[in-house]
Order: sequence, then structure tokens, then C-alpha cells
Amino acid sequence: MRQNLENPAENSAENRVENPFAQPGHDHASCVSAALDGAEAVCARRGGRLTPLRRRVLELVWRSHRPVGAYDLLALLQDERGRVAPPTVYRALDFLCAQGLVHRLDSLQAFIGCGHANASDDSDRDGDGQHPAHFLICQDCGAAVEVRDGQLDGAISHLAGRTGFAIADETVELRGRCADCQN
Amino acid sequence: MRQNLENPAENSAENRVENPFAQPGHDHASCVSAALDGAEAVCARRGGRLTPLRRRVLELVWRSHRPVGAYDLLALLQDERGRVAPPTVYRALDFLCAQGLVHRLDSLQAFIGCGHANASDDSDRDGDGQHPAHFLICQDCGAAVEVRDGQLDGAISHLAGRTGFAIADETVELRGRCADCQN
DNA sequence: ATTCATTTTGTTATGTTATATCATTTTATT
DNA sequence: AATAAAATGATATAACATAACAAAATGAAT
Repeated sequence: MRQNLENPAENSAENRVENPFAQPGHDHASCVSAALDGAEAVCARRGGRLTPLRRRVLELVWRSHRPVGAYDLLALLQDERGRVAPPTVYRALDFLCAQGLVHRLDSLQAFIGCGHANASDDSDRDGDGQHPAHFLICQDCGAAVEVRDGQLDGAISHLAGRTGFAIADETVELRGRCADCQN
Repeated sequence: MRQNLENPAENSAENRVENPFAQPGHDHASCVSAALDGAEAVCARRGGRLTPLRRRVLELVWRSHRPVGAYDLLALLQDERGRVAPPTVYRALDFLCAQGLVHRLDSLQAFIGCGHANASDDSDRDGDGQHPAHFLICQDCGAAVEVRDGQLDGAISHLAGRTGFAIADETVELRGRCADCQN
């Protein structure tokens, strides 16, 4: 079964702290605004169309810092719009992933918002909107955080170099317990 | 749809070279024998029961160096045994994965034999049979090779250390084109 | 050897994730 | 306003995976 969505009653203002590893004063409303503003900027710059549907799906993905299943999003959309079919959600997610605004976590078959889509055009190999993304995923609190680590990037490049392998796409997902959940 | 299985007619002796990145004189029959012998050893040592069914599934996984879908294996088993249901395959795969004899590639939802289950008890954190596995997956020839890279391992450990994250499980899958397929 | 508990396998049904296809609507362009 | 392209709606189905319970095989203890 799918992970439980947070109880809407506990999340009424949509600004509850579903923590990226329990940051103390995390203002989630601002966090989401920033992400949506960034998404607008990315799309404006690159000619993508952040339609109301896509924008809303992105907003729903950003409701928490925990990966969300496509069918969870589908249910949320159905609450708002009545009949909605899976392709509606998957097409929106495809677009958002293509723009690098959302990442799919292969090990969870779930999706999470990308906090630095706007800032990371430098690591955009192909001129498409994507960038390699590496995750720490806490199996206790369910949060997933995208990490940037030069040493890890270097090791991957070096591995590719020495084997003559041309990397097109990376899945790096480390599951375990975050520092906070170890106490 | 699932990736095509190699044509059985092209693979009659089960020793055709479905290359781990096209190694010149790869003797696949020996390669598989070694894997099966190793599997027997691992199970003997650790009290796992490599039943005929499980052994056969392992052998089928090893037919090539390309990841195989569970339903591909199911079809192969059905050819041999008539009615076989999905749980039969999934249970065998669960066992083989638990013993570290097979790995699941999350990004492909497919399975591949592990060539060093026998040799890699040192990196077995939990005393279960598993070890972290990192893959290069060629999108051209379809082969997946499990790589061992100290620098990569180090970078992952270091990342975990500096973030206080306790890793329980890793998914590292790099997709692209292998050296041979770049020509 | 027989009983008993445990593990493995068989069987049926269903859950979960994702896509193919074609119709309709919306948007951008001429 | 006409047209082409992009996005969305709608229906159906494919692909991957597990729950639950019954039957059979295995191992251990008497």
C-alpha cells in the first residue's frame, strides 16, 4: 500500500513542517512559494508552459518533503475536480520531471519536488531541464532530501571515466535513518 | 512493454555472449556455472535452502547479463512447468535477493544475477546476505554490470558521515552507453 | 518411524503503478 | 477567422507486485 498522506486536518494551512530532516524553523508556505516562483521562472526562461493543472500538481507534490505517489496525487486532484484519470497526473509529472522541477524516486516509485531546479542549469548536461539528483531518504520520518556532494559527483565522473561509460542519467538513492530519527 | 528476451533460437546452448559490456572471450556457460556453484556455497554457509525452484530461477536470471523482468521469468517458468503464478517467481526472487544472489534494479524494475555474492561477505553490514551494489546500465546493449569503486564507496560513506545519516540500503544505478556501444 | 512444527510451494484474487489510443479543447500563429 | 500545435479528457488495458489461505515438503524431536 501507498504511504499515508498526512492528515489534512493536521495540515490545514499547508504550511506544516513535513521536515527535510527536521529543520527547526522551516516555513513551509515560503518554501512552497519559492518553489512555485522558481518553477515559473524556469518555464519562462525555457519556453515550458506551466499550465494551471501542471502548476497545481507541482503544488500538491510540494505539500510535504516526503515523496508522493502518482495515485496519491490523483486522489487529491479528484477531490478538487471530480473525475480525473491517471494520464492526467502522469502527463503533468512527465512535464515537471522533464523541466527538472520534480524528481522521480525509482526506489519508491514516487515523486518529490526539486528545490533548486532554477539554480542548477549548470549541471544540465543536455540542455533539457534535467540535472542529476542524489537523495537521502529517511525510512523513519519518510522525508527525502536532495543532496549535493562534490566528492560523490567526482567519484561518479571518475568511475565513468575509467570505464569509458557515458552517463546519461543517474539514480542515486540512499535509504536509512536521518540524524534526527536516530534519537 | 518489457524488453525483448533474447531469441531462444539464438541462444540454444545457453552460452551465447550476452555481454557484460562485450568482454572478448566471455564463456557464459562457465560464468553461469560459477554463479550457481557460488550460490550453493553461499546457501550452504548461511543455512539458506537453494531449492530446485529457486536454483532454476537463479539460472534463468543468469541467462544473460541483461536485467530480466519478473514476468519474463514467469513466462519462462510457464514454458517449462505449465501453470505458474506470479507469487512463485516473486518469492524465489525475494529469497535470492535476500541472499545477495540477485539484485533488483529499481530504475528498471528488473533483476540481475550477482557475480560476487560469494566473495562479498565483508561488505555485508547486517549479517543478512546483502551488500550494497552499484550498477552501470547500458541503454544500447541493455547490459548491466555491477561495479566496485572504492572512491564511490568512500564518497557515499563520507556523505553519510557529514550528514549524520545512517544508510541501510543503497540504490546506485548509472544509465548511459558503455564504451563498446559508443562506436 | 511417527508426530509435530516450520518452511516452501500452489492457488486465487486483487492491489498498485503506468501507458496506449483517440477524442476534444485550448492556445499560439498566421 | 483559419489553421496548426499543444494540452487535456476519457476509455481501456498493460505491467508490476502482494495478500491470504490451502496443500505439500522438509527438518527436528520424540
